Amino acid sequence: MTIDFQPDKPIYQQLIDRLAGEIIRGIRKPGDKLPSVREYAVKTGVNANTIQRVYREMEQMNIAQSRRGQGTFVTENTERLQELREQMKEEYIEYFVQDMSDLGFSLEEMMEGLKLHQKEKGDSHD
Amino acid sequence: MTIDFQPDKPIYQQLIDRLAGEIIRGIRKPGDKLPSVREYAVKTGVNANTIQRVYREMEQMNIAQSRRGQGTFVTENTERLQELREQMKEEYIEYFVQDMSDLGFSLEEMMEGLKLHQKEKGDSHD
Amino acid sequence: MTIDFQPDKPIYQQLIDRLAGEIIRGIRKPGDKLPSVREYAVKTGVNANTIQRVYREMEQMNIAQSRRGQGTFVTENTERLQELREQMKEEYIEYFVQDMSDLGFSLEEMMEGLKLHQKEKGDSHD
Amino acid sequence: MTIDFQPDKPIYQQLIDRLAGEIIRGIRKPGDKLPSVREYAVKTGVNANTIQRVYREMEQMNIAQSRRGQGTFVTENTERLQELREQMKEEYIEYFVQDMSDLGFSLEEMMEGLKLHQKEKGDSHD
DNA sequence: GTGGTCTAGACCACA
DNA sequence: GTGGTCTAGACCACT
Repeated sequence: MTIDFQPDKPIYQQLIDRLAGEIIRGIRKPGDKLPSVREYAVKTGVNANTIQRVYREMEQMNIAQSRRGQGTFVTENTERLQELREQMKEEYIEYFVQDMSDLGFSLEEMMEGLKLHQKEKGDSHD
Repeated sequence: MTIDFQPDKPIYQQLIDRLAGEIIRGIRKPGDKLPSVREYAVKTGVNANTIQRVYREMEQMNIAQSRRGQGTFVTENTERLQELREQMKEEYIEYFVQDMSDLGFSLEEMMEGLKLHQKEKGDSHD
Repeated sequence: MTIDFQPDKPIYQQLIDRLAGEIIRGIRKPGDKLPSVREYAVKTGVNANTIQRVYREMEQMNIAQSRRGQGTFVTENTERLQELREQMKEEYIEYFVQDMSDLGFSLEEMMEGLKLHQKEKGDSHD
Repeated sequence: MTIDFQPDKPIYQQLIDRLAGEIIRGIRKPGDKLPSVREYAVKTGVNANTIQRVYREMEQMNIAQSRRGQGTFVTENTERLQELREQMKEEYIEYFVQDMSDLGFSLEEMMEGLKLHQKEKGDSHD
């Protein structure tokens, strides 16, 4: 298991994104226990302090809850998860449209680009 | 003229994005003189060192050219501009699709989201 | 029966506070037998080890006494209970005043706040 | 300048409380620059990482704002400061009343205790 | 064994 | 010089 697929983005942020994604998509369900700090550190090859920070921030985002001596768990608050998903979606779209508009691309060109991208992706892993 | 519309993104990067966008969209044409470092620093309220860096990096990207004692100018190499535009577009799409897929959104939902976003945006500032 | 009304505060501490309060207020009288570790663990949903610790610390505070094979009992030393009550009161006041002063509240404002709080509380669960 | 007046409470939390108090009481005003991470680390005798965390959390609480390369500043959002003051006051009162009630003290006794405490304090630093 | 805090020190990014 | 990230490793608190 390796990380750093997006250079520049801090490791702890990448890990948050990944875990949050897994939670939002339901791969990790409400109430599930996340790997222990040390375990996940070994698995990812990242220092335990960094993992600690990941869990702390996820707790502050209300998508995980840590209990000393027990472990860290996915929040049971499913509403919050839905809310977060919408929120992140809006944010991604916002930035994408802004960046593409700055380059002078129209909505049609953006959608065309997406379709093309999908197609290539589909062809490439056959 | 304010910056920092995208917190987190470094100021110099935001300025590069903005200028590159203006060049690519033809608002600033090949051969045009860019504002002097000092002038642009005052206009944006940003430290002159930072503007220096913006121009330096734009020169390395081959979209601007500094001539000692004269100033910094938009490259005359229009091919390079086209190439850059495509390159940035691909990159933006790549990240966007990755992020949205991580949240479990399908291509259809992405396109739907874009349309909706455009609509809301269109209504508000037209 | 739930715990964790004051997050952050460790569970064993919350349980000590609660039991000590019950003893001091006379709900549990000198000589009374406290619930067995197992029984109390089930009742509170807390790990038996944690209950063990609660009783151990209460013994060290001289407000409970364990007799092997018989159970844990409220101390018969009523003087100690009075003393403890005064001691805890002083401590609570000390921290409260310090915290409120740090926020710039005067003695008058503290007392006003207390009255107001009581009123709201009183209205809601009467 | 020493810290650790309240054992058990983590150092970073104590520093947040202190700085937040200073901000709320207006000792540090909106827009003021806070000491640099390293400077404050030396002044308090605490590791720079810990100070870093203090500032980060204050940023998350919306009472400070960090700008890379420039420093950390008190938020200009005075509304937020008022809100925080009220919020903390309520919280302190809530816990105080709960703790004192658990010991069987009435509202009158609490207020009496506060007055007495104040008096002793006043007498002691004459 | 699990989370949480803290240190010392390195290195990076920004202004 | 200023904030930010990361590591290695120690030690503590809780279950």
